[in-house]
Amino acid sequence: MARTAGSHSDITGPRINDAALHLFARHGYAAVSMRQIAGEVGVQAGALYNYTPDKQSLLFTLMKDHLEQLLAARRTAETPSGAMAQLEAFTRFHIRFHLERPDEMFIAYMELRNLTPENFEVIGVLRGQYEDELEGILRTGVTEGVFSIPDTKVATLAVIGMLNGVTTWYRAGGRLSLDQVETIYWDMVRKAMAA
Amino acid sequence: MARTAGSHSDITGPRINDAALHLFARHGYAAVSMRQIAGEVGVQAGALYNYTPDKQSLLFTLMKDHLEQLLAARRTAETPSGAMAQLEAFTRFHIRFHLERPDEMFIAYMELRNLTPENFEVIGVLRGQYEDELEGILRTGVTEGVFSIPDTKVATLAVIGMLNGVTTWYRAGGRLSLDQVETIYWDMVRKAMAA
DNA sequence: GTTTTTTCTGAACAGATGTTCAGATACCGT
DNA sequence: ACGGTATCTGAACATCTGTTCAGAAAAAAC
Repeated sequence: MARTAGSHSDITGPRINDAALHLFARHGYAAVSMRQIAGEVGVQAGALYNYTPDKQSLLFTLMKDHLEQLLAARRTAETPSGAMAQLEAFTRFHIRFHLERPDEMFIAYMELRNLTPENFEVIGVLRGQYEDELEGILRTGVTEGVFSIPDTKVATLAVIGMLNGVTTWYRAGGRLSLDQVETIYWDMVRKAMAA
Repeated sequence: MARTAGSHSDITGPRINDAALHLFARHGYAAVSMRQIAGEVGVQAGALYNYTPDKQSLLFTLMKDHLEQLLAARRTAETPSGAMAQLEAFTRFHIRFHLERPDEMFIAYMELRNLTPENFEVIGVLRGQYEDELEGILRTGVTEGVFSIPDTKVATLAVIGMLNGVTTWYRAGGRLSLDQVETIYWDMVRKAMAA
């Protein structure tokens, strides 16, 4: 046996990424084998190496693509004027973006220690860029006098940590709508930062 | 060769737990082998099985012990009167307790998916007990009129998520003292929940 | 219809994995 | 000094790991 009927790289490629994403998010990078990923796609393990040079690159690409999409989506969003409005936009954007991609987000925040040092460096820079955006908003708000924040670096990580928790409990079609969740979190963020 | 000079279960036992704790926190449960743990202790892999029936029990015991110590420490702490004072006590307690045990905390929140279903159940119950304490405080504060919280369940997870982020950046002897960190976080929590 | 390219299989590789256990040595009570 | 017990070694086990590759079949190009 060899090439299977109907096989196409345009189909198999994305399916491999999807399977890896799903399995990594569910069981963790180290606990998932290449044969498991291949099995989910319906292919032998060797076939994966037509699409990735190794397992590590599979993880790295997933994380890098996600962070680049995150940053790109931020850039296309319009920035309102005033730190308060910017913080609201950031909060709602962050929640919405991540609730639509729970697996990507889970991986981006949980699998950092499974990256090689070089890959970790790259991901760290991208993540830093995103966090810097939030910190910029907070700093602007402090000079504007609308926020009261003793340490903007700590506040940045606190806000992100708080927002990230949402993926641990939110389920689409559950008790709360996406809009309600956004509003609840925005309420807490606003009050926590307010002067 | 066989029993080594100076070997004692009172010494080796804790050393195995310490090594497992440290390695699991640093590299993740699935990425750490029994031989690595044994190597850190200075012993052969087979010797570990005098102290644990298997690798899974090693993880489970670490998590269970940590959560039981957390709950026990909470019980010995005095509870002030009034939801506001209780929330402050909880916040400061949570930060202090976890900053003193960063590895245990890391494991307790990151390795849940590596537990067997039965063990996951047990850990989930313990963790729920702890979170229920916070939610109880929040609910009391709402009826007292000192808190304004649309959804106490969401707020509970938001507060804990925010506080947990502290272990990702805090380093003893760094820019901020433990007391300062406590105060900064308490400020944010207080404002976020305040009526 | 023939050739070229794309896509996959299936077997193989060297090494790592969790776990077991007989036997050897150190320690401890007498 | 001796017997019993506690503690560890070292080898073995079956299985799994990531990865490579020659060859075969399907698809695409001509």
